[in-house]
Amino acid sequence: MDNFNEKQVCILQVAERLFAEKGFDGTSVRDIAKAAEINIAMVSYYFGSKEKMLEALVLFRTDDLAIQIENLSKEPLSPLDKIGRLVDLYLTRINQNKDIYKIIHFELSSKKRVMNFESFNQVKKRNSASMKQIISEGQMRGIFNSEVNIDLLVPTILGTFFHFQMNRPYYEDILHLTTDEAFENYVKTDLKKHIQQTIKAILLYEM
Amino acid sequence: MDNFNEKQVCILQVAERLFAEKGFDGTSVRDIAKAAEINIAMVSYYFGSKEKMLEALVLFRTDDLAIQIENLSKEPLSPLDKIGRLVDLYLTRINQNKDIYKIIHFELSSKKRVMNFESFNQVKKRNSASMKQIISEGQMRGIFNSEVNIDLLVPTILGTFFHFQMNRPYYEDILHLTTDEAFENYVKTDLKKHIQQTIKAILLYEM
Amino acid sequence: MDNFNEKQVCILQVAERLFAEKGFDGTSVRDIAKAAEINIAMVSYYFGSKEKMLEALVLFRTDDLAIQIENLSKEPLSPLDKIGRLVDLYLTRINQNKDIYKIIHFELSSKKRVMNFESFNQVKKRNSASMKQIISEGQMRGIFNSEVNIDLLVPTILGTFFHFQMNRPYYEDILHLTTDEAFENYVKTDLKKHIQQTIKAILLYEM
Amino acid sequence: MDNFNEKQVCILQVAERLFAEKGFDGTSVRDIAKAAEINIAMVSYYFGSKEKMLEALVLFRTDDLAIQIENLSKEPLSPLDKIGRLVDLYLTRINQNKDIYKIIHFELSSKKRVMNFESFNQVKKRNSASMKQIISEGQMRGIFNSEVNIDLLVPTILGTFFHFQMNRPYYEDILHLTTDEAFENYVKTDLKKHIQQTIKAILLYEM
DNA sequence: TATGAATGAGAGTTCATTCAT
DNA sequence: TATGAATGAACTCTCATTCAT
Repeated sequence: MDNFNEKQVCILQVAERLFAEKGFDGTSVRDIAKAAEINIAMVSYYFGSKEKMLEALVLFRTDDLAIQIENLSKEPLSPLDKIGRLVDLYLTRINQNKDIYKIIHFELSSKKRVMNFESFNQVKKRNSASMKQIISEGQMRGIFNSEVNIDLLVPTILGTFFHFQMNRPYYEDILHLTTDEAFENYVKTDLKKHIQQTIKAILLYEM
Repeated sequence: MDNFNEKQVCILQVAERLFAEKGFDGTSVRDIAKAAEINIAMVSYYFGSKEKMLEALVLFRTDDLAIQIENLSKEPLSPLDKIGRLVDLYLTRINQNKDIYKIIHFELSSKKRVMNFESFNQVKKRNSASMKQIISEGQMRGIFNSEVNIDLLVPTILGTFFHFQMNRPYYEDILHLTTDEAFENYVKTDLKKHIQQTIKAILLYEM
Repeated sequence: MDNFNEKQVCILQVAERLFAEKGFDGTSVRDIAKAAEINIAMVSYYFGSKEKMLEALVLFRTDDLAIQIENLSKEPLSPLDKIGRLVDLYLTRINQNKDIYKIIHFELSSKKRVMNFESFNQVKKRNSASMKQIISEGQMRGIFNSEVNIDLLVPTILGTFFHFQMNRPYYEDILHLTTDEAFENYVKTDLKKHIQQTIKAILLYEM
Repeated sequence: MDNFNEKQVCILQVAERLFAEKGFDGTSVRDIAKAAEINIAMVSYYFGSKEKMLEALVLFRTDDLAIQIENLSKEPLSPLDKIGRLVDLYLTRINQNKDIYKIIHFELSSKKRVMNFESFNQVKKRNSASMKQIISEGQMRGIFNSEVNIDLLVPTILGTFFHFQMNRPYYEDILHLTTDEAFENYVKTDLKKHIQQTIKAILLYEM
């Protein structure tokens, strides 16, 4: 989005991977410099400091996190199908951005650094509004349960996905997903289907 | 629980809080020593090293994470009510142990350190088995949907809860939960109710 | 010699071995306590401090370093044979006390600690006097070269021996002494013979 | 000699002196930094670690330890005079390199660290071969005793010298060498003469 | 007499950052 | 614009020693 040149983008990408793998505090500037094949001084030179690089990274990635529902709204689909498509969009988006999500989630709940997540919150609010719009439509048309706590649907979608990812070794074990491909495939089929059905069940089932 | 004396327990509790707040790598032994009002050397003295203290902490807390459903199984409740109670148990348990869960989740998905989470996995498997048992009962009696992916129910419960906790500042904002008490109250009522209804909807709604 | 009880002697023996192997500064009180199977506090308890234990060790061993020539002087041997026997005595003595010699030699030339080596010097002077006595006898009887620098004979004997010991790995290599036994045997035969002949050659050869 | 810059050489020289004075384990990186007027971090920065600095030091100095006898061999001197010159060369060389010799001798016989002394051994072998060459010449011409254990001549030369140095306080005392100059002078005249005569006596005296 | 618990000091090393070039 | 050199601060851990029992 911003004014990052090619080299800066390269550094950010390397930093993103390492921060996701080892945490911000567990990753040294030397690690990043080595992995990105740059001089150690470049991080301070380009971003001011290690922390400012983290902030730059968050800004750099935040835009990627927004889901695009403009077209979805206009499509001639039933609210139920729209929800299915929306969950699909959500999962595709966060699956592509696992790393930055992991980093942000850590920082959000960390008392170590005070960071500005305004832009991130804006994206969340926008995404949430998109969801609310579709659900409202379904509720008005009497299709969706009207007593649903809409604010908690996003935590349900994202939480289920991330919890599965966080405990990857455990689920690889009990689900016999021995290869990266098998795991990724399970996420894109079974896990996605489960989350879609969960959301639909919440919206459709009358308590 | 194990063979930890009073002072060791105190250190572990302080370490747990700080690790949850600032991460393992973001917390120095000095931080812990200061907060626990002990000499810096005590950490190495009692646990061998900072990392071994982390391992001790995980072992120390792991047993707390098991849910007790023995009594629940015997109670004269419908499968549906049992599930409601089970989710309640789950949430109570993880709400009490948020810190260690956060620590473990970070370490599980970290390439920084190689830790042994066998005992943690055992607990997860035991908890999972408890849940399967109750659901199977409901399925056999024709109450519960038989096409549910049972393995993904726990991620749904825990994931929703943790995602809400992780994004606490965001939800405090949009839900106008201005005090700790208000937030905690929302978790224990609205969030719990949402998760319980989600699980019930999954189990009961026929796709 | 002194008032060391059984346990103290045991500690000193263990310390002697470790100090010889790894140096005083390279050996921790914990190392000694572990090897001697005693409590860490015992070293300070028995000897006051680590350094005082070293001093105690030097005193404890010093007497062992004196060679006994009283009987030798009285025996009806030629001065040459007496010298041969004397070198034999010397080498036997220092071979038995390699460890303490190594320790003392390090401390003597060290600026780290200021130690009192008076008792050690006394022994050296006594040993040196014994040697001078025998050589004087030989010189007076016109058998030994009168221009020998007697003070440098002891450095020749001990120096050759210790240099060989110091460079043990090198000599094991070039002399093909593959076992401890082979090495020890070489010392007791070839090296001893060489040193004896060296001293004799010095005393007998007229420049 | 190698690829050490000016500052690295300075650090190595300071370290050499301190290691010789107080031993490797008795010298802290802080001591070296202070004496060399550098930042503490420089040792790790330049050499990787304290131990690697020691290895660098050994390599840095090893070449200095080789004696040059190429010219000596060609000179029109008698084998006896050549031996005298050779001992002179040896003593001059080791007198200049007392410190590194002391350090190496300690490490050679230490079980604390495992170091690679291959380059040092190579130099020793080369020096030893030089000596053997000259002696062989004398033996073939019937001048030198043919029953000499040539391998033990170097220990005799170096051992005598080092033992004298090691026990410096003792010899200062009994030889009344009250100043550094007097001691140094004694080494360069009396001690050297003694060692030269010792080697000559060994080679010339027929048992 | 003997010991486990505990401590302050200092060890070697790595950290993010700065500076001269 | 970019970098290698260099630094002070902070890191974890071990040290010899002390103290209450």
